[in-house]
Amino acid sequence: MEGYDPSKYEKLSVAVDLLVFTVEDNRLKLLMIERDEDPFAGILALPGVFVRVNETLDDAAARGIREETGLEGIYFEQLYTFGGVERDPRMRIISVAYMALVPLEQLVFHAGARTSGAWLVDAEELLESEDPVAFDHKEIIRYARWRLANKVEYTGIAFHLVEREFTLPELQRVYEILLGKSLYKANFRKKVAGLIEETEHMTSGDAHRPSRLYRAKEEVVRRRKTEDG
Amino acid sequence: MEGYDPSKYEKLSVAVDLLVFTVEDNRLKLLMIERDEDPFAGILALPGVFVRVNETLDDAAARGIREETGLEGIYFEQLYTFGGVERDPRMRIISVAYMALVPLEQLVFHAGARTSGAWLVDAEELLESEDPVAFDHKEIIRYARWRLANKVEYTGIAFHLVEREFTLPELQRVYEILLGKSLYKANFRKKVAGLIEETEHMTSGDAHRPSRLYRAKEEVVRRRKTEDG
DNA sequence: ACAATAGTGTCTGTGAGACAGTATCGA
DNA sequence: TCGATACTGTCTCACAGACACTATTGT
Repeated sequence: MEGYDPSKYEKLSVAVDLLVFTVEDNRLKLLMIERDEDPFAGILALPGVFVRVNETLDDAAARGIREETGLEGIYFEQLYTFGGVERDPRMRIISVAYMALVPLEQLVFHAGARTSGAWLVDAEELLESEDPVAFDHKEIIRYARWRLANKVEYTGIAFHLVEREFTLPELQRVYEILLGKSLYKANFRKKVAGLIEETEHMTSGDAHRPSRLYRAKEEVVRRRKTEDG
Repeated sequence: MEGYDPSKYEKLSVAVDLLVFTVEDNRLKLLMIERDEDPFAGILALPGVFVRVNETLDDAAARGIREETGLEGIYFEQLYTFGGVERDPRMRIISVAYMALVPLEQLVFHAGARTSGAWLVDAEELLESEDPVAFDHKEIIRYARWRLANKVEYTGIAFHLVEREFTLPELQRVYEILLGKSLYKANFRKKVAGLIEETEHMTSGDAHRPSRLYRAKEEVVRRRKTEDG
C-alpha cells in the first residue's frame, strides 16, 4: 500500500449490520428494530453495532447478535460490505452485513437499549411493499434474500433454520420458503438423503401418521471460515 | 445502532486489497508487488489502497486497479472483508478484498510509486509453496482461488479472462485452469453453447484447422451490482 | 501424405421432475 | 371407517461424462 503513516489517511466508522432470519408461520422473517431517533425515526432498520478497534468483524457480529437476541453460538456468515458514501446522512459508515439463521424456537427477544422495539418482519412483504426502510437496508435485505435462495440449493444452509432434530416435511417447508416454490415430496427426500441421518425418534400426537426425526450430518453444517461463498 | 455519536467510537482504517487475475502460459496468475518497507520488506503482497472518506468501496477498488495497472473498466467484484485484529502489526486495518479479471493482452504493468516492482505470480505455485506472503494475503488469495473455481461452474466469470472474441479451445483452457482439471471437448461445447454467439471470424495461420471466434452473450457477462454471490 | 488441432455424433448413467400409489396415526 | 399427513416406487426426460469419429489447415 502506498504510504503507511496512519495519520495520512482519514479513518472511517465501520459497523456490522445484522440480518437475523428465522421461519415463523411458514414465512421467512427477519429481526428488525424501529428507530426512535432521527434520521428515520419510527422507521424499521436492521440492528447493528459499531466495530471496536480490538475486535474482529466476526466478534462484532457475534456481539451484536448477543445484544439483540441474547443468543450465543448461532450460525452466521458474512454477507457483503456496503460502502456507499451517502448510506448514512450523518457520517460515512462502512457497513459489513452479516446474516444469521436461527430456528424460531431459539429466538428470544431482547429489545436494544436505544430502540423502542424489535419485531420479526416478513421478508417477502417488506421487499414487495413500498414501506420505507432506514438507510440502504432494504437493498441489503434484498441481497440477503437472494443469497439465501441461492445457497439453499447447493449448501446445507437450510438446516440452520430447523431444530437439531427435524422431520423431513419440516425441512421441506424451509426449502420451499427459501426457494419460493413448492417441491415434490419424493424428489426432495432423494435430494437431501445424503445430507441427513436418521434418529430413533418419531413425532407423535398428531392426527396422522408419525414422522421420523432426522439430524443433519456433521460435515454438512460445519462452517468453513470464509468458504461459504 | 446503539448510540450515534461518532466521537464515542474509534474509527478504523479501511483498505481495499486487490487480486488482479489473468491467465498466462496456461497458468492462473495474479498481480503482486514486492514490498520495500517493513513489515514484510522484500516479501510479496497484494496491491491495495486506503479507502477515502468520500469514495465508495467500488470507487476505491477501481482507483486501485487504475493505479496499479493503468486499466479502466475491467471486470471486478467484491470478494470478502477481512477484519482480523492482528492482520497488520502496525495498526488495525479492515481490508475489503476485491477480485479483478483481465485477459493478459490488456494487462500492462505500472509499478506503484512506493514498491520496487510488480509481477505476475503463479497462483497455484504460491499457494502450494512455503514462501511467505505479507500479512494475511495468502489466506485471501486462497479464498479467491476457491471462489473462482466455484463461480466458473455457474456464472460467466471465465469470459472476463479471454478477449472479447475468443475460440472455444481458448475458453476451454480457461475453464480447465480455473477448475484444475481437463474437460472433454464435446461436452464443454454443449455446456457453453447457450452462453455464446458465433462471429464471422476464424483464426488463421496455424498449421491446423482454423477455429471459429465467438463472443459471450451480453446477458452472460453483464454485472448485476451485488448479485454475484 | 502427415501432423496437428478443430469440431461432431452418439451411447450411457445419473439425477431431477412428475405422479400414482401405500402406510399409519387420531378421532 | 375416515381424514390427514407420512412415505415409497417408478416412469420420463434432460444433461453430464466418456469416447470414437470426421474436418481443415500448413508443411
